[in-house]
Amino acid sequence: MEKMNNKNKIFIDKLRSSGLRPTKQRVEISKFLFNRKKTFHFTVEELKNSMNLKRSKKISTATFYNTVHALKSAGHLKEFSLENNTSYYDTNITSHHHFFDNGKVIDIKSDKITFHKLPDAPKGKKIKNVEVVIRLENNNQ
Amino acid sequence: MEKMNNKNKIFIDKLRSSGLRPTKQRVEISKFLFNRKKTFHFTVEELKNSMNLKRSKKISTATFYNTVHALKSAGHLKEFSLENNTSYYDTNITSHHHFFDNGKVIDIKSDKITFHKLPDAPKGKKIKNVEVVIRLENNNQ
DNA sequence: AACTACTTTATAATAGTTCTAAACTAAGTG
DNA sequence: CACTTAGTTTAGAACTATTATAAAGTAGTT
Repeated sequence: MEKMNNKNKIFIDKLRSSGLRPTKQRVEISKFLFNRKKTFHFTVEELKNSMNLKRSKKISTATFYNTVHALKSAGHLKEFSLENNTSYYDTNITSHHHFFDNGKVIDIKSDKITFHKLPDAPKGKKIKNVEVVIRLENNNQ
Repeated sequence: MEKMNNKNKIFIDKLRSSGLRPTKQRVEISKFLFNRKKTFHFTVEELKNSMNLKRSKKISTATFYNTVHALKSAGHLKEFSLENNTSYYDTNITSHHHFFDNGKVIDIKSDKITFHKLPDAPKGKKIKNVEVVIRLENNNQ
C-alpha cells in the first residue's frame, strides 16, 4: 500500500499479523469495523450497503464476503445466528452473552452471568465455550 | 380423513386442537415427527428427504415448509439456528439447552444448568426465556 | 351431492451466499 | 525500478434455503 498514514497503520498491522495482505479494500473495511468505541453487530449485506453508500468506487459484494470470512478466521470477528437464516457478525470477540430483542442484539458482558451448575461435556469432548441468549419481550403495562 | 385408525387419532387430535385441518400430509408428517421416544432435531430439507424416500407419492416441498411453520406456530415445534443459515427445528418444546458439536445438536435438560447470576432485562422489557449453548470440541488429550 | 374455505402442488421468485475465471495489485527479486 | 508471481478483487453466474403464486384438489359442512 503506497499511502500508509498513521490512521491506517494499526489496521494494516492487524491484517498483516493475521497473514492477510493489507489491500485498500481490506484496510477500509477493517477501519470501518474496528475504528469505533462500541461493539458492532452486522450482516454482510448491511456492511456492504453502509460502506458503499459513501463511496464513489464501490467495493464488490464478493470482497465483503471474503474479507469478513478472513477476519472471522483470523479471530477478529465472531459469527452468530438469529432465526432468519442470515449470518451476523460481532466485533466483540471476547466470550460474552446476548439479549435478543426482536432481531435487535445487545451484548451482555461475560461477568454479568455466572453459573451455579453446568453439565459435563460428553465423553471424548470438551467445552469450547458457553454462550447464553436471553430473549426479551415487551413488558406490557 | 376417511381412514382414521387409532394409530393416527392422536395426531389428528393434535392438529385439530391447534386449528389445523388434519390432512393426509399433515397427519403423516406429524406422525413422523412426534411418534418417537427421543427428541428429534431436523431441517425442513432433511425431513422432506427422509420422508419422501419411503413414499411413492411424494409430499411437495411447499407442504413440508407450510406444515412445519404451522406446527411451530401452534407451539409443537421450536426453531433454532446454527451458523449455516438454515433453520433447525426441535420436537422438544420445553425450555432446555443445547450442546453444539460440529453441527450435531444434543439436548440438555433444563435442570442441568442453573444460574448464579443473571442480568436484569432492559427497561420496559422482560425476559421471555434464557437458553444456553455449550459448544464442544474434540478432546485431543 | 354440492358448496366453500382451506390445502396441496408445481413452479417461479427471492435472499443470502459461494463459485468462477479474468483482470488487477502487493510485495518480493534481481 | 522493471519483472514476476501469488494473492486479491471483480462482475456475474450458480447455488441453497426459503417464500410466493395461482391453479387443482380436498375436508368438512349443509
